[in-house]
Amino acid sequence: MMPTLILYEDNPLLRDSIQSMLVLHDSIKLLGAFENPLEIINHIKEFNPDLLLMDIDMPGMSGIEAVTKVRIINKNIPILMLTVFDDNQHVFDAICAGASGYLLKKHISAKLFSAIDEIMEGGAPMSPSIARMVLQAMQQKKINDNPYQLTPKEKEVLTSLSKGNSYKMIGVEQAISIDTVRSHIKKIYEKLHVHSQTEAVSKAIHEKLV
Amino acid sequence: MMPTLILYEDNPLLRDSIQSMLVLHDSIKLLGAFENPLEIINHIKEFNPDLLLMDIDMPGMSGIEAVTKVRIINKNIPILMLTVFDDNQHVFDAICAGASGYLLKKHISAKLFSAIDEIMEGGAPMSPSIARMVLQAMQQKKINDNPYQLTPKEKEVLTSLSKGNSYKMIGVEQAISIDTVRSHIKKIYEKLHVHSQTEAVSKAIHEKLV
DNA sequence: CTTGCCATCGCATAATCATGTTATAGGTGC
DNA sequence: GCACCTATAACATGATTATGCGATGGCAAG
Repeated sequence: MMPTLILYEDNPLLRDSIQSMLVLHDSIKLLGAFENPLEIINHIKEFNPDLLLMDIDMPGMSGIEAVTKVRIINKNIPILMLTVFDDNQHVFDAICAGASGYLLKKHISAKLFSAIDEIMEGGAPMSPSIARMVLQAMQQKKINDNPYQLTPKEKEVLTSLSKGNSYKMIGVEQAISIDTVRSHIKKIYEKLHVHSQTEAVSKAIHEKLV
Repeated sequence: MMPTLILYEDNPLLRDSIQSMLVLHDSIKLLGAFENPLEIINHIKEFNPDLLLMDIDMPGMSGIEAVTKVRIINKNIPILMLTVFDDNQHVFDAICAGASGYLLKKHISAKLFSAIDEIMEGGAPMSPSIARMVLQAMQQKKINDNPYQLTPKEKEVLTSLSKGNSYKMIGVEQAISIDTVRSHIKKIYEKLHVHSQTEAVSKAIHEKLV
């Protein structure tokens, strides 16, 4: 089945250029091309596209804001960023917002269709320099840092638990009631997908969460 | 109070020499000097000495065997080995058997009395080269290897526990009843000086017991 | 053949934990 | 202000654990 898509790009020349590429390609169906994503939620509801192509620097609403908005209502639709920005801030803002791929504009002519194929197969196409940035960041921290999204308090409780402390001891140590300790540990179990102290401690130590 | 002691040494010249040193020293009382330790158990019962001086190479029974025999009936009486052997095997056999100190014969004239003082104060006098051997071995393995003397089964159970398994799961995994799992874990707690799963797991992982 | 250690199993009780449900107060973001 | 998240707290129930006591069979050392 032909994937359907919508393009958001404010520069008329580039928008027309991409539009031309897409309509000439008979395995892809372009549902629309807009100069800003202000109406993106309505577009999605109206056209039900398989994929979004998104510039970052657009008047009215940035592509990153647009991604954030889309992700509130739809966590799955692939969004491929098409942009000139290759700096850390833009790349990570986009990825954190929920972008599925990140193609620099200088690579569009050569890689756009393979990127679309890749993204439709569940991949995450990135320009080489972007991929490298992402890997480096992973190796450092950010994502790797707190893979289970534990809150600071939860991390604190888990650390104490991993030292061998009982609920009671943790409560005394952190000056909170034993029931509160329970609450935190309950949430920790949910986030770590475990069901006992030993599982949690084992996972925490081996994955260096503490 | 004057410490009392018994000497075992087969070489008559050396035995007389040591005997002379001891009787001339007025803060020590020599209860007897024998050429072999065959009657050592009776000697201990009869004389009730505070300390034993023990050669290794003696006819009839080696000093190491003698130490083993003594330790069966008395785990506390200090035994100082006096020997020419400074090889790994003899040293460790003697220590494993339960020797309290290890003095090479070439150091006897210079160190015997200070060694006796030290051993009576609960120390472990050793000739310098022996001390070094012992430290090196410690750093390698032997004692460091299984510092808590866990049996193979206990280690197995602890490993499973450290992976996050419950008693029930461990029982199934190792095809033993949950009560047996309890028994093993109880002993593990005693040996590790802990009182909960998390403490045990924490200790096990951090000290690389599993 | 006796003693001691290891592995096995059972039972009983009290303590602790796992889990669900509910609720309040402070902070953030829109 | 209204959602949403975080930290706090309480209560209840069933499950699991901690601990003590006791017992059997195998096996190795003395």
